[in-house]
Amino acid sequence: MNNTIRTRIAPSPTGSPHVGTIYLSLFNYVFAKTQQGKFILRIEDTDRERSTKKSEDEIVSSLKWSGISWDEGPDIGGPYGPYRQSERTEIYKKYCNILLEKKAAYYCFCTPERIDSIRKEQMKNKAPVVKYDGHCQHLSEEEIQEKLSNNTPYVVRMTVPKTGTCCIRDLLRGNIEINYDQVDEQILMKSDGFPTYHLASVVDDHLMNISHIIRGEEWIPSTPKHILLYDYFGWTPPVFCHFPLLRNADKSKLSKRKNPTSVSFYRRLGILPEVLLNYLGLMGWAMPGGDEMFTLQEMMENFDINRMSLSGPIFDIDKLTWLNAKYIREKLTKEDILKHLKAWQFNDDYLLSVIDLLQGRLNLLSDFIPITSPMFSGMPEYDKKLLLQENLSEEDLKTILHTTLWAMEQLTHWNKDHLYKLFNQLADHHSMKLKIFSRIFYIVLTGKEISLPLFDSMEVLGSDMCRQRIIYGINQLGGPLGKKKLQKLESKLQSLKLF
RNA sequence: GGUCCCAUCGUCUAGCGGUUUAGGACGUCGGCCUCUCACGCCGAUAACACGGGUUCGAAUCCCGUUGGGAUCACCA
Repeated sequence: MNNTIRTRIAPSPTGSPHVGTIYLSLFNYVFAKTQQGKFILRIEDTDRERSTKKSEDEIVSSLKWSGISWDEGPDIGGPYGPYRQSERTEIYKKYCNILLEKKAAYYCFCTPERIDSIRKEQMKNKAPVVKYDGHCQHLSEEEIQEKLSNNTPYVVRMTVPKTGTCCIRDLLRGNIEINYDQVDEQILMKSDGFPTYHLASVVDDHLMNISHIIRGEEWIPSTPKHILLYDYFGWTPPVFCHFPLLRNADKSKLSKRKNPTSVSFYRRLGILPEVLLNYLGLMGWAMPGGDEMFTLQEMMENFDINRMSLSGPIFDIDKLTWLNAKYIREKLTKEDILKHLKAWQFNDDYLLSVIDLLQGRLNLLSDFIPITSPMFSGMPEYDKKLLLQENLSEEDLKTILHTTLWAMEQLTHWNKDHLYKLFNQLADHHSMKLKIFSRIFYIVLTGKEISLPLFDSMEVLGSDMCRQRIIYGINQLGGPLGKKKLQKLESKLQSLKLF
């Protein structure tokens, strides 16, 4: 056994790369690198319903953009590969069988419907802990074989002791004790043959020789399952270290609904990569001397994980913006800024996609900037009176904006055709003509009543920027609707069959 | 609701038993500078959640209360 420090970031490729991923990458990276260790990227794509290659590519590109590099990963390989869990299914099967043999796990043939009903029943009876009832745990060997040979769908669940406590030794938090009666007999292997997070990450972390798991505190409650698995396998668990969660302004965990969370949004806004890293380095951590502006290098020279504070920091875009401005003013040369601008949106690819939208309506080259300004700006400026024409109340407008925002979340492919279709359905739903309906979005998304073609623009702008401008629009109208109204809206939307 | 985590200005934080009338930064509000705006500079605002201990002494240690958060999926 060697004692090299090895840390990892293990994102799941389901959607836009999250700033929290960069946050934890930063600390995993710095922690490992300041101790001559290695930092590994592993893609956790065992959820084959939601995982996409596109999202994986975006994660890799966002991480690269941020300035964090990794020693081993799906794109560069390494001695412990493959680094994509979907390519390791045979490994998980093998280890799952070991568990099965040891009776540390068992086959479960319960249908999702049954699971659902026992869960509901338990909740109705206000059971202190809602969990699997162990129905399949005591099936006889014959029963199991019979069901297996009948091809009855099954999952594999882990066995959890009925009593006793698990002690998590957390690098920052000391000992955390959790009783086993709180721990569910988690599914390890899904009926589609893919492992769940718990099995896959434990097996991989061990096989990849991960020495320290630095992850969000949301994982604390399921850590006993992981420790139990290490125990069943006879492996020494790595050191656990649970970081605080980045928060929304209302202190809840940073979420898409309440904040821009995607790295691509900040990139698109014009936050410099080194500023994002610097700012994230200020979340829960501070330089010994109190300096607020520092490079990754400087952070590493002064890093001490024990300086980490554990209360969840609110992600404050104002301060991030201030830091960005300070960098531009104090750290960059004119040439640096030019370089950044080019890499940002003044590159051939982006310019071409914009030109594609306005070739027909460009009379003079000098019209370019005024016409395309929304394609380069952050939040558009407009008079909210523009929105209030058409005899719609503020509440009507907010309803429309909220509904659209949520409908957009359901969209699997962000392109003009799908958007066109969606907007038609939405206009219909609100009993409005598309022309009237879309006018609202011309204003909210571009700040103007007359602009480039809407759906084409939205495609070029990207979902993150569009979402954010709509949220901004809602705030221009005095903020979101009340909780109850929102709930009503959401259930109404779910009953609506969009697409 | 059960379990667990956390607790210094509105926000990010310094502080790790006495050097503290609790320091810095963002924000906000004044002022100066100035061809506008910004930058910069100066100033103001504002915090140790509460209650018990421990101690000669507590923001700092312990316990309780309160508050906030996370979690309770064939998602990670």
